[in-house]
Amino acid sequence: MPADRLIPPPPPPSARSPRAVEVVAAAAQIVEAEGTDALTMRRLAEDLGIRAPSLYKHFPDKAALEVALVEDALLDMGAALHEALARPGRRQPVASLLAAYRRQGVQHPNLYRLATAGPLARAHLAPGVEDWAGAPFYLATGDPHRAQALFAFAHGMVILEIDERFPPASELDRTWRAGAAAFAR
Amino acid sequence: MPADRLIPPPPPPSARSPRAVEVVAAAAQIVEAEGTDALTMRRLAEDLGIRAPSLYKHFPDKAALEVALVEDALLDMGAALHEALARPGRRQPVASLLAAYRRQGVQHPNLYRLATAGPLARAHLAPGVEDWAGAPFYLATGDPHRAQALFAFAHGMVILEIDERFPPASELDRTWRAGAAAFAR
DNA sequence: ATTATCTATAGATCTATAGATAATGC
DNA sequence: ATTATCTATAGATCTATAGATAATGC
Repeated sequence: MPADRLIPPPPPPSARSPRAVEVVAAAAQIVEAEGTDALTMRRLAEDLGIRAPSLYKHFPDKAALEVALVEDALLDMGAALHEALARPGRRQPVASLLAAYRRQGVQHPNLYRLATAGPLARAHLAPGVEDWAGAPFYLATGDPHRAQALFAFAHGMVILEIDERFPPASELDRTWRAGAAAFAR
Repeated sequence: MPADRLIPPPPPPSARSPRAVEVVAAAAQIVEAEGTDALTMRRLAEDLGIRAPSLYKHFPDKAALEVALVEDALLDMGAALHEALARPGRRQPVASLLAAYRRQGVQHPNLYRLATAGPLARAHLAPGVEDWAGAPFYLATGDPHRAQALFAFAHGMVILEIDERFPPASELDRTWRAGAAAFAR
């Protein structure tokens, strides 16, 4: 996510028909509640009270729908991170950022996974979203490479936590703090 | 991967019939060459010159076959990491460990992804494999929480690199160094 | 007029089981 | 005798297109 350039661009727009917005909302709900595999065109249509073929009037194909979900997830994450850094507090920037990242990711595990796992359909993503969402890492560290490294740590933690990859007895709060300490100073 | 306990257990055994070994080898080849989706029972059988139903004499189901692939990938990673720390060199342990982790992951991206993405079928995995493979992180840091944090960083970097999630212009060598510096001290 | 929806259906896979037959190991 | 393989097939989905019909917006 963190870009190499120093300019965090402004938040991007969004152009979807009202019905398309409803479709994406229903899709997000399915993914969040039951995981990516549960998202089929049939199931989505059913939840909306229509038949599957009707969906193709709003999105050219399933991939386009998924891109919309990824875009929204990135925007939500970006908003949470920017807000965390903007909020005045006695806490260190890196610690605030990590706390916000963890909270956002863990609160929406399935959407987080969808948005971050596997190759990103950059070509179809609204331009600037990625850079904007990643900018807080640069703001918190002041260096592009430390920013990317911190992002990798944050992502690694969240995805491993979500996937329950850490041994059951782990004390993840302490692990997050250990990482924050390493990157802080 | 890094366990909370301090005892890195010894490398575990492995019991597979000769034919099962061949099956797993062919499966690994498919995954490595074409990705997880390419691994179907039919395709695997075809590569082995047999029919799909015959595979069920060697593995009860596809999931069991995938567990075998995950197990092997974890063992390979563990071996690479232990070796990196054992090799005497002028380099810092954390740097050596990270270099080995990156190399192993990037060299086998599809198997790495299969082994680390999504929930782990711990119940069916040979006991001790996970702890053993993660032990080097503890050895390099001397602290369980720093070990987990370092592992999260390493995993985040590899998976993001493999999935081409970093902006194209990134200088990942420098990012790895920034992370190593943060955790080294 | 235009847009949203419907029915019907093509077309493509997959995993896994049942039961028969060939090959191999004592 | 036992193990590996085969054929045949059940059973379950999915995405997406074509063409007709109903609903909505000027």
